[in-house]
Amino acid sequence: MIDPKVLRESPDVLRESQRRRGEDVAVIDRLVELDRQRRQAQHDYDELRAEQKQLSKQIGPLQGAVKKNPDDAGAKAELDALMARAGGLSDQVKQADAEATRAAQEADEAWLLVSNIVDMRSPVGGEEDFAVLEVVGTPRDFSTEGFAPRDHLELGEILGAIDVERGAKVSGSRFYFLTGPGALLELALLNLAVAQATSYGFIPVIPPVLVSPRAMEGTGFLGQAAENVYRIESDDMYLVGTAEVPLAGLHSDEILPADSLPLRYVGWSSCFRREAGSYGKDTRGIIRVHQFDKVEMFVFCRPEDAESEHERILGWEREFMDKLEIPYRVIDVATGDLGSSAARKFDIEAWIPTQGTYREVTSTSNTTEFQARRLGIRMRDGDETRALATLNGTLCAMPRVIVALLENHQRADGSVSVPPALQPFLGTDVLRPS
RNA sequence: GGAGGGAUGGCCGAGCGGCCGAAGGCGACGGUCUUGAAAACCGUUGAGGCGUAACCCGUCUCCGUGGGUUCAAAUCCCACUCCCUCCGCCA
Repeated sequence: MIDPKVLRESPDVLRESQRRRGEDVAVIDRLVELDRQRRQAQHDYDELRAEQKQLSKQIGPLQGAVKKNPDDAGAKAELDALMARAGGLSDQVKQADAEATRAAQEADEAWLLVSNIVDMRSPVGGEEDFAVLEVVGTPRDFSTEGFAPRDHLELGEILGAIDVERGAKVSGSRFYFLTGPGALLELALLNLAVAQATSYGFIPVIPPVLVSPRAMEGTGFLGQAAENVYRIESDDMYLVGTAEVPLAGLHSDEILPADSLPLRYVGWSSCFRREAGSYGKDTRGIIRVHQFDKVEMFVFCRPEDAESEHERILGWEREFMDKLEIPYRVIDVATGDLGSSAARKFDIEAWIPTQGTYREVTSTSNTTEFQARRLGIRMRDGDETRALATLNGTLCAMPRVIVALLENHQRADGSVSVPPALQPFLGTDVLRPS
């Protein structure tokens, strides 16, 4: 949700944002009208209600007087007159209340359709229109090393680390088992990631992954992204696609002291994604799966600090990739690919040798005040209470990092060398075929 | 799943249907006193909408959520949600 003041004072900002996203612009005009209606209806109700309260206040004492002195015909007549007026007013109040409620509901529903205002620096366009900000590291040239690289699935099978066949047997396509060294690799990555995050003051969290509609909607995942969300219909719950959802909800309906910010959490959770509409894409291996584990950073901070915090989060993501010694590039995601809650988004894409291209491994979004407003998270700054900003960023998405790690560090004999930073957590400097 | 109890402001906790946005206490903040602190005393202390913007002021809404009764609901009635205790089942 966006500050309603923006709608009233400069609706063109919203129109331009929607246009850049390639989303419905007309919804803004509708919203202007609904907003006006809501305020009008509320105002009408307030006036009627004030009148009613005033009348009611007179009735009480008068009733007492009549009771004490039943012969006072004057007081009795006055009381009857008041009751008659109040009775008529009561119906009007009820009607105005219903109208105000209806108008508010309609306006709220329309608001949910509006995505966050895009950062004007985000490149305009669709998925392919990203801007490359930086390229780090040099992909290995396997031809000069004299062998053709195996893909991650082949390596995973040789090492006894990945089993997609049995994953499919048990759960269907896009499911997998991490076994032996694969399972240990995930645990080592987890510990490396959490060690890094806690060293920077992040509070480690293991959150629920099954959440209420409120948390899902508040983080913006029930809009266009809804088709990729697993819903547990029998209980009206959702399986989260990222720890961002429960971490954002952690402080919902709370007012945080400004001096406690920035508040940084690092969550470890399973993530569930339906991957609807991706049939035929990334069908081999574990690049695109329905369930995986991820270490996610999440920050609550002052709106004026959000931009610098976004850079900081990107820095921590890069640091992690640097430790794993994987070549990557950083991209500035285009407006059409931001998702409803992000104003700006940076992805890190790792080099995947067998695909000869860079693939997304992390993503960090500045969601400004959008999620906070929807979830009722504010901060107390001096004597004012106002919205705060939230940001999120991937520290380590297990399957894709494992893919990048295996492919980039493989040797001719099918073994995989372990980058020094990870060795203490894995307890070995090389993974060998079993 | 069965039985019972509960939900009020940052926290604890009172609240005959009208004078209740709500006593009292704690905490926090400001002040007096003090060399400084503590204590004591005095004062302030929820959120949101609207009234064109700020301040003041005014007004409305909010006592778990939704509905109902009533001229009038924190208070009465109904449903739901959540929490606690006991029993059963269970990782």
